[in-house]
Amino acid sequence: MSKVAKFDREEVIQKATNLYWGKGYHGTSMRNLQTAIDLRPGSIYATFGSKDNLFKESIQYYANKTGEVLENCLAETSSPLEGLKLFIRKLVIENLEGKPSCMCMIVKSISELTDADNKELLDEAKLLLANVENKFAEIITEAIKLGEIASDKDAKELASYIQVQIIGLRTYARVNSNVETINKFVNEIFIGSPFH
Amino acid sequence: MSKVAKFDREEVIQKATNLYWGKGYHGTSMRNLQTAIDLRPGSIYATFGSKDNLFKESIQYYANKTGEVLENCLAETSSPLEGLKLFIRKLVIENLEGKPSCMCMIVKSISELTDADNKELLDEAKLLLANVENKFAEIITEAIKLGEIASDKDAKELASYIQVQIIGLRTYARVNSNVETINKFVNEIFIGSPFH
DNA sequence: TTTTTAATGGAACACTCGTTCATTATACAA
DNA sequence: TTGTATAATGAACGAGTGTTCCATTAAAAA
Repeated sequence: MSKVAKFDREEVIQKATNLYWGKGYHGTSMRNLQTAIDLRPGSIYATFGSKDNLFKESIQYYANKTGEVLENCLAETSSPLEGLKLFIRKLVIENLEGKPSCMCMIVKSISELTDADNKELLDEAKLLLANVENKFAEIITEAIKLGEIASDKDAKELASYIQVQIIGLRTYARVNSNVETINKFVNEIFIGSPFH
Repeated sequence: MSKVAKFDREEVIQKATNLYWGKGYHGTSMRNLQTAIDLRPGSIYATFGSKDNLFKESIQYYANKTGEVLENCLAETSSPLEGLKLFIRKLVIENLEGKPSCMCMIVKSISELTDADNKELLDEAKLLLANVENKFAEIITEAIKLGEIASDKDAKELASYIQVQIIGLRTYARVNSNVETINKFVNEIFIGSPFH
C-alpha cells in the first residue's frame, strides 16, 4: 500500500476556517491559505479539490462547532431557555475579541456572496443558518412545554426573532464593542418585545 | 480652452454604487465597473484615481442618498417618531426587492472589509454608520421633548437599539424575505423592549 | 529488500487583477 | 483656421489569481 497523509485534516480545515472567517471568501486567496495551513497547492487540491469546496467544508466545520457550543450550553442547565440565553451570551460577548471576527461566519458569507457569482456556496450558507433557526425553534418549543415561555407564543416566530437579534448584535459589535451596551441588549432580548 | 467631460459624474457614481452595493468591494472588479459605467480605464482613473477612491465616493453617495430618504420621511409628518418609523419601514420593506441588495451597503462593507487590508475604507464606513446613529439620536431627542417617548429614556441608547434592529432585519431579509414576518418585526421595534 | 501507491513540493499555466500611458479626439480661444 | 488644452481611448504592464502537472519522496505491503 501507500503513503498516508501526514497532516491532520481537521487542523487544516480549522486554520482555513479561521482565515475565511476573518477575511471572507473573496478576501482570502489560495496563497493566503497555503501559507496559513502550510501546505503546497498539490496537497490542498488533492485533498479539497477547489477553493470553493474548501470554503464549503470550512463553513460546515464552523456550523458544526457552533452547534456543539449550543449543545454544551443546553447541557449545562436543565432549562432550555437558560441554555439558549447562555449560548447567546457566549456568542455575542465572548466573541467580541480574540476570534477572527466578532461576526458570525455564516452571516458574513450570506452578506458577501451572490446568487450570480457563488450560488452554490450562498445556498449552503443559507441552509446552515436555517438549521440553526430550526434548532432554536426546537429549544423554544421545549421551553414552552416546560412553561418557561407562555404557551400562546409561536416557537418559529420567536426563533427567527432570536436570529435577527443575534445577527444585529454581532454585526453592530464591529462598530461598537462596548461590553455594557452589548450586554444590556442581550438581556433585553428576552424581557422585551415578542416575549412579553 | 479645452474639451469638457461628456459623462455625468453623478450618474457614473450611481452606477458604481449599485455595482459595489450588490457585489461588494472585493467582488467588484475594475472591469466590471468599466462595463457597467461604460468608461475606459483612462477616464475612470483620471476622474476617480483608484478603485479604493471610487468605492469611497460610492459609499459616501449611498450614505447621502439614504440621508435624503430619512429627511423626506421626517418632512412627511410633523412627528419625529412617525418619521423615523416610516423611514425604517421604507428601508426594510421597500428594499426587499429591486435594489442591488436588501442589505445596507454600509453594513455590507463593515462586514467585508478588514483593518489589516482596507483600514481606510473600513473606517470611512464606520464613520458613515456612526453619522446615521447620531441622526437617529437627534430625532429621538426631539421625540422625547415632544412627549412621544418617555422622558426617562436615553436617546443614544435607543438610537443604537434602532441600528441593531435595522441591521438585523435587513440582513435576515436575505434569508427570509417574507413580508409579513419582516413587517411584524418592524412594528415590534417600537412597541417592545427598551421602549416600554 | 523490493514493489507499489499515493502524498508532497513547487514550478508553471492561463487568466484576471488594478493601473499606466502614449495616442487620438474634441471643443474652445485667438 | 489654427493652436492649445484637456478628455477619451484602449493596448499593455507587472503582479496576483485559482489551478494543474509531474518528478520526487516516503511509507506500507509483498
